[in-house]
Amino acid sequence: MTIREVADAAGVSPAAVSYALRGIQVSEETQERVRKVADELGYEANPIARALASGRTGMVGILGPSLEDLWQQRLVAEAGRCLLDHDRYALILDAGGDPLRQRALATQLRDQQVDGLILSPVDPSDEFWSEIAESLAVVSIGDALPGRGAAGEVLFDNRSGVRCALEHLHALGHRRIAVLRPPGSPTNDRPAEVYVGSEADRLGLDVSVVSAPYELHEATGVARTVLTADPRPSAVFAFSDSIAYGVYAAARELELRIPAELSVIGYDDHPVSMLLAPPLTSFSWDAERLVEVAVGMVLAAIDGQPRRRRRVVIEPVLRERASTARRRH
Amino acid sequence: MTIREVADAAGVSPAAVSYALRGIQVSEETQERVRKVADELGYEANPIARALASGRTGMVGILGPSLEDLWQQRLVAEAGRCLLDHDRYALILDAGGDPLRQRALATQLRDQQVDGLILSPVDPSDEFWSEIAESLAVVSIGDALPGRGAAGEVLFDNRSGVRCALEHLHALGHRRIAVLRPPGSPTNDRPAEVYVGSEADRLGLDVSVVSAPYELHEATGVARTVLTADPRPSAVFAFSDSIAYGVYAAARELELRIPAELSVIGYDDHPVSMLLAPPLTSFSWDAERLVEVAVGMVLAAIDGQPRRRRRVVIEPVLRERASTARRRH
DNA sequence: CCGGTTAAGTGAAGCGGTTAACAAGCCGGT
DNA sequence: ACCGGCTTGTTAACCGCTTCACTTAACCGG
Repeated sequence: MTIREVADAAGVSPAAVSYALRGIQVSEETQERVRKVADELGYEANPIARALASGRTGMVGILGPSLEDLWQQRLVAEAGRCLLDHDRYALILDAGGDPLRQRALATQLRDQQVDGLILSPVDPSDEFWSEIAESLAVVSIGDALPGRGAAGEVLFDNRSGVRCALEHLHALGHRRIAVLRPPGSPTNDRPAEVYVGSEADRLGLDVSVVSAPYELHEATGVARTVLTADPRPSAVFAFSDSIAYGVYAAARELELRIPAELSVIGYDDHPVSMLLAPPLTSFSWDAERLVEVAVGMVLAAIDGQPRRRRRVVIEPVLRERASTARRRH
Repeated sequence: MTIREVADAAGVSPAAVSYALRGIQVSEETQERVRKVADELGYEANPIARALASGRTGMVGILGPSLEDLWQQRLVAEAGRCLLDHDRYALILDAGGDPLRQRALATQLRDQQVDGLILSPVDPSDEFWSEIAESLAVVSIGDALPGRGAAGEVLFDNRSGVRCALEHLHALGHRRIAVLRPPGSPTNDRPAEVYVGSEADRLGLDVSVVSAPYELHEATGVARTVLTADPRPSAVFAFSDSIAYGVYAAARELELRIPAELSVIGYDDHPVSMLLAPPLTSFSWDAERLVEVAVGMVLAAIDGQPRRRRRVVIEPVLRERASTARRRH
């Protein structure tokens, strides 16, 4: 079923069909007639041919650092659905935590496939990303993109999250705290290293920052090491709920009771976090809104609409549950 | 950067470049020379043009019933990564639990986009799927596909899972059991309706089957209803861990202690299930192997290789943890 | 030395759309 | 009657790659 057959059936030229189906150039009545014929014939434009001719594929790439993370899985699933609602497909890739791979995949996507790109946090000092953003509609989720090319940014106020978490633990009497952050490029550590450092100084806390992978078993391993250190931290702040789950697993192995002997705070507030024993204290974002905003931004940029707000900052909300408690001697 | 420029630079025809880069038709030395030139120029074939000309996109669709389910999220993430390892992209869609939508999406994918399709269980009585399987490399995960066209099937031995779950509960003294199954088309209920029915008869159990969505809050609602029925079931078998989580949430609300007052068995054994309070008894599948097998089957079918084994049955393994216990009066 | 087979490479016609350039028809204005 | 401009529709040149049909040259046994 090609455009030519429709054209013959409708008694017009292929070009007219092309125009008519997109509602431009030709008269209302021709549009109507062509549409009817196309319907009857069950014709639908071949997206591949369309992409080749027009240079637009209708696909949006979603490139996250690692789909091991439950929250990112959720975000991505949500984004896929949201894009589908707008008649676009999501091409979902993940870099498996490797920044180089992330760059390579982004290049592939740009050069040849997608109209837009939704990125999870990338190394903000890497000029590469500003180039990507110049040549493509890029929306960044989490952190700002270097340069001025970004079509949009949905930022997490990590500074506020960090402050809030540490203040919370401080108020509960904790002084020795371990922070587990996801792996990433060394320069992408602002929240973990800088915010944490300055807040710790301000509050007079003894904080150590350790990198931990998202994957449950590996995270458990790291947590085990952290929790068997001497002296042992009385509280752990994990920069992702997935990592916090690893802390739970390690605590169970070591027979450390949460929160009596160990306080834990997560980050992201995945739905199942409230079901753990004890329910995990975590920071919650409005994930649906977040995704909608991000998707809206890419689509607007793809369609060349100027956007009023190119930057949205999302505030974390501390969901205080039962995994944190006053420190005991 | 087009094939023509490479051809000029290498002093051959565009056709020769096309052949050379795919390692066919032209001599070794020409291949080598062209490859070198292409590398220097940083050329990579445009997949869109290639797709249009060759009729193959290099993409594999993954179509699941609902990405609300954590386990499916995980499967899909895994499959995406696995495909990427084979230089193919995954186009991930979910039907949101609607069989009609699932058909519509499958049609779209087939007509115009993908070379292969990985499907989660579909209505096996629907001839539509056998047509799809005729015209495309389709691998079904979970249930068999109607017709003989499937390129592969990775089946879950649900019958054995159901039997094992009910026997386990029976042995613990439970007689009144609620089974929560995911929503689906009425004819896709074999495991839930048929297996459960016959096993229940055999064991002399009083079993009621209820449909429950994957989404945590909605599942909680259904579970609440089930758990406030009179008489109340002493055990629940949920056909997905995600749904079991809803049971946990409802039990907590109703202050029913698990497993003292309520036994719960899940299905799929998601990694976090062992972290719940109490750790969830569930059925585990070898997810990585499952995905690898499925992906291998599509790729083989796409490349037209005859496959020895077109059907693999995966046995569930009961992971007995702390959410089931002997029934007390 | 010759017809026949094979290997290597070329040319050009697509794949199924989009879009720039252009033609035809119709209008009102001068 | 003529011209410019607007609307509607057509023609044909792509988009970048694949692949069929074909030419050319090398090779072979007899």
